[in-house]
Amino acid sequence: MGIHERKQREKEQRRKQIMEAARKVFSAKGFNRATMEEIAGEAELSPGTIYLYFKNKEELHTSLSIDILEYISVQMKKFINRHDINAEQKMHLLKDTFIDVYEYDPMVLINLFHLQSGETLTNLSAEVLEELKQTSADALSAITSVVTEGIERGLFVEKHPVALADIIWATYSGVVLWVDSKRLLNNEKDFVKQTLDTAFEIMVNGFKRK
Amino acid sequence: MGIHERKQREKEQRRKQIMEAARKVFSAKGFNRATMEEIAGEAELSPGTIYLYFKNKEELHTSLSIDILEYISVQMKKFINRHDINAEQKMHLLKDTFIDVYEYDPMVLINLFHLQSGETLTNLSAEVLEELKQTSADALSAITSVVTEGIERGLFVEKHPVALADIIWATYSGVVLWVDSKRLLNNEKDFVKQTLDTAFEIMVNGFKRK
DNA sequence: TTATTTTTTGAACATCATTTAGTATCTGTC
DNA sequence: GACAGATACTAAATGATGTTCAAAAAATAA
Repeated sequence: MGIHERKQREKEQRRKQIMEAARKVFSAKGFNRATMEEIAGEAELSPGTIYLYFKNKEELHTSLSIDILEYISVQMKKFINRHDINAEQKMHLLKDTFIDVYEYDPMVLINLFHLQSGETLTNLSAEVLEELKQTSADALSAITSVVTEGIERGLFVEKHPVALADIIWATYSGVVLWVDSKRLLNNEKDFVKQTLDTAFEIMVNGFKRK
Repeated sequence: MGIHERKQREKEQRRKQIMEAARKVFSAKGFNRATMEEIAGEAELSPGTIYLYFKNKEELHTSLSIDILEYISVQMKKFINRHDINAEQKMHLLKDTFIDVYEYDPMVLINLFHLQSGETLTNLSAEVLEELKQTSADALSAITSVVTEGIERGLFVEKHPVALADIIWATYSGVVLWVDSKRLLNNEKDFVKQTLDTAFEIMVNGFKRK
């Protein structure tokens, strides 16, 4: 009964192939200007085939975002439970992770941050929406655990850990989106890394109990 | 020669009327799901007429964003030059302004934060792009002046004021976007106000020289 | 080899954003 | 007050593109 399993594998492979093509096109054109036809062309498939694997354009795009979120979670899990470093140093590693992901594929990350808007969410199937919820919750809980550690050790101020985690994530997305759009608006160089550095410095400083 | 002036006024009025209709529809549906036909209907005009006043859908939307940005600037200018309060108190007023604007029309603000992305900016006419640049720069320079005052009075850390202003704006947009999308994802209540409060508390604390 | 199931296709369809040819309204002139 | 020209608007056509579907192709089972 190996045939069924091979077919499953091939199905998964085709899905990946479509996502890889989509990543290229979305990355080059952004969500609205990317066409399903171009994605299909890039994947060497007909447009109709994509709809056998993804409910619609939004869902295809969301699947890419979920992948990135998962990647971020994996990277964070590598250090959140380490005992040889404190919460402040873990904040530093969080920042490094965020910068790495940004540098790996800026456009897809920017698109992820854009995605989280009401109009998109309503076009997703229940399963993908659930997956997105789960993956976001996962990433957020990793961040929360760092903050919680800082609070419990008496290093950080006693605010609600979830609120602080939200602020970390919001600062990340806000800096990426705003600094990037400023770059586009003024044809200036990319200051995302430097701004994230400063933002984290301020934030960690602000977290510290006095 | 009052006729020419009346016509100018009427033209401006029609423009405003289209924008008000667009505000309603964009606010209810978001950018992608709002149709030009619905906006035209709301304004009691035919779709074609809209194109006599706005180059395209993106430009109509951007005009709303410019209005909000201008409003934010006006509000900020009311207190940035006051001598009876210090930079920390001005940060507090900045936050209040941001919360007011959010509460006045959340969706339009969220759309503003979403739409300053590359794909949109390339669809704008040179004039509107210039206007958007100018208005953003205006709002940012008001924020920058608060930060600069704080640094010069020895209250805030000696970072580049523009970077700090960017971080303030980025935090605002990031918190609004992320907390709102979290609300949609989990059907929870609106925590934007509380989160902005905490974020500003952390930020001001982080800005302070030790 | 044949029947059945699975996978893919590409043309058809539907939904808009946008354009345009034509119509109505207004303005200035005689 | 009628007429010519300019201005403002409309309704229908156009084109782009997301999505669906009937048919073809490929794979599998009998």
